[in-house]
Amino acid sequence: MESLETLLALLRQNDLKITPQRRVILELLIEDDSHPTADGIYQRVLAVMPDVSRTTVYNTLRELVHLGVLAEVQEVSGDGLRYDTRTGPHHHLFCTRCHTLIDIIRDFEGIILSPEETAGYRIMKHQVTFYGLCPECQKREIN
Amino acid sequence: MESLETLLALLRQNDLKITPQRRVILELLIEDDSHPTADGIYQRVLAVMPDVSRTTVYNTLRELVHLGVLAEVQEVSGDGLRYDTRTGPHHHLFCTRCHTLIDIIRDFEGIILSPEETAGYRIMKHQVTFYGLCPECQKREIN
DNA sequence: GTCCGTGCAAATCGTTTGCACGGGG
DNA sequence: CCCCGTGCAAACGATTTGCACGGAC
Repeated sequence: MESLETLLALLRQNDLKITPQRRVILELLIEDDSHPTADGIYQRVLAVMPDVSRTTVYNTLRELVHLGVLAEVQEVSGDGLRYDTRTGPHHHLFCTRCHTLIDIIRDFEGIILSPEETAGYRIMKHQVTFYGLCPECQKREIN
Repeated sequence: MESLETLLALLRQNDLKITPQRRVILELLIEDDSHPTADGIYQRVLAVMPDVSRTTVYNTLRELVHLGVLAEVQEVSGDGLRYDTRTGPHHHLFCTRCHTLIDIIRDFEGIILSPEETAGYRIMKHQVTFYGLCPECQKREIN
């Protein structure tokens, strides 16, 4: 994710006020590539700023998505909204047991649909998700 | 999806009772490749059998997943659980505007991670999701 | 001084759970 | 006749909404 200064500048450019809450949220996100959930981010903001409200965190996250510096993770459900600080095209590797999600930065060749296959859709992007077990969960697997 | 007879036999094999509710749910699913949500299926069962309870539909769907004749769609969130009558490996094409989801049955070559990229994960499967606009939503797009 | 952003509370949405009755085997 | 499956109602977790006060600009 970009630097704090870049992000703050972006807020100013878009007439968004720079509040202490937003500053904390941005600082936490900058170092976070764990694809946290909205509520997970809220919990971590809480630790630094015990009086924040959930609403503020949720609002800010939605605004950051609008600004294009955060992306919603679409491919895995079940834990609530997850956010991705990497907004460019990339792929994901997901542990089906502990729900850890890591980035795969490679570009795969040949993932292109023929005109018949697209069924008239205008394709904007594609994403590959690999499902598996992370090393820790493999150890825990005894069944 | 399999035929009704096959599915009923499968229920019997697993000591699951064949109730009128389950029969209706199966009949609806057999002809459905629209990746419906749990609640959408419930609504359609309601139309045929106005006294079904949501609980029954949700329970049955979960059991069908256990039996392996239904799969949960993982790649798109936001509408609640969606189910897929196609349980084998395949890919998806998703309209980001109206959330229609259609199947891509092709196998793509070369979607394999190097040992370094897998980060120790044991990969079980992968799935490609294409995001775009369906023909209808392209027409509606004026912005 | 103006609004935008915040925090609280309540509402909402989809899903799950507890429990007692009734029908399928 | 036993017990699984059902239906109801309540619980639940994550997210959204309405609203009034307070602080960023």
